[in-house]
Amino acid sequence: MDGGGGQSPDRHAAGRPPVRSRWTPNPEQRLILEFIFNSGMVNPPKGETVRIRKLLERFGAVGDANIFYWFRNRRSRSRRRQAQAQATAAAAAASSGSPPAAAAPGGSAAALLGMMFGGAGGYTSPPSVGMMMGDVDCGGGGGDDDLFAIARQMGYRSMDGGGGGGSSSSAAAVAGQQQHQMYHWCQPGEARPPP
Amino acid sequence: MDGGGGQSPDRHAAGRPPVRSRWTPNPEQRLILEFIFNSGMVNPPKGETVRIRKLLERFGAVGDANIFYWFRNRRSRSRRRQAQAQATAAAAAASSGSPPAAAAPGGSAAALLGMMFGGAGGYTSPPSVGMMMGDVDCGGGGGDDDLFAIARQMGYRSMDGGGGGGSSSSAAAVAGQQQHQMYHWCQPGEARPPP
DNA sequence: ACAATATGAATGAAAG
DNA sequence: CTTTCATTCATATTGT
Repeated sequence: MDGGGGQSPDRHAAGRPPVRSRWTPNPEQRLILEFIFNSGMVNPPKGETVRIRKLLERFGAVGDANIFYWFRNRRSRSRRRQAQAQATAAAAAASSGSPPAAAAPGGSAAALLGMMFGGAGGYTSPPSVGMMMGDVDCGGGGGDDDLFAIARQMGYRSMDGGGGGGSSSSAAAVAGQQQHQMYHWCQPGEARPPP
Repeated sequence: MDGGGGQSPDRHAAGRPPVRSRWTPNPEQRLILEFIFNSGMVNPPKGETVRIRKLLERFGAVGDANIFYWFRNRRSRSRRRQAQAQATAAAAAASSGSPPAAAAPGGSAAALLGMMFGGAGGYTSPPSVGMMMGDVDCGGGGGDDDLFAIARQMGYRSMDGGGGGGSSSSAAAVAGQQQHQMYHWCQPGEARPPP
């Protein structure tokens, strides 16, 4: 992918500018988005959307619309995927209801983000994203960031399809893998955060 | 709910049954709808809705509900876009003052429609659509139409401006293009700003 | 290269 | 009217 931050989709450059490609989040942006989503904020209100956008903007060009679309697609997809997965191993059952307990293994960027947003708990409205900016990035438009650099190389691979609602998940099993198309962390169910 | 229509978008049509769950307006229908909307009738009353439906019906199956939904979505999205555009417009300096000026190249179907509806003016209650029907469709549901055939091949590109009031309107332009996905964007946020 | 898939974006339909 | 869901389309990316 363009890596730069979704701003230069130009593959050949030169003569194909008419079609502005679509936005493609880079690892850092994905990580943040994924985390927010997993934190329970599956449908951020307008205000938050802007905040999130500002945050992601530091890692590459992105618009509020992109954020909006991302969450919307994410939710829809999550739901669909889960419904389908459920049908597979329906009969037997049971087994363990393995509780969620989604926590990061060691000390990964994900863990850090988790802390910031409220860990596994779930979406504490007031501070939310704002604090993150002040803490991590607000420093300025400078360039380098901090932990996020880690994300730049992490290819998190997850098998969400797994047990539908039941698979717990070690969030980031950071590995040196190439950055595949990953996605899915594992979204237990649909948590409807209070509006 | 009605889901009234179900006409085939003819994407890869062939031996595929028209199992269309949701209505998709074809170019002709879109053109008409766009024009009506741009003419100022952003919220046609019940009576007009039926008339419009009858008109569009000649170009493909469509239900009253579809018309209703279309206008409703259109209104909502138009507004959204404007609000967003306003928010976006701030930093950039307005150096070039010739944004619009998008008119059809030669003589387009839009122009014709414009004439029928009363030009670029805006929604004259009494005659409005009615006259169009009498003119174009009254003939019966028979076979081909007249000028509308032109629209069948045009891939218009519209840019709604004021969403109602008295925006100028050349609803359509260009032609010969394949049916991409055009239209404007949607909810909040902004689109991909050019790098 | 081409095929397969993932995923961002557009829009019809419905719910609140 | 505003917001949300579901479906569909187009494009970016990865694999063979």
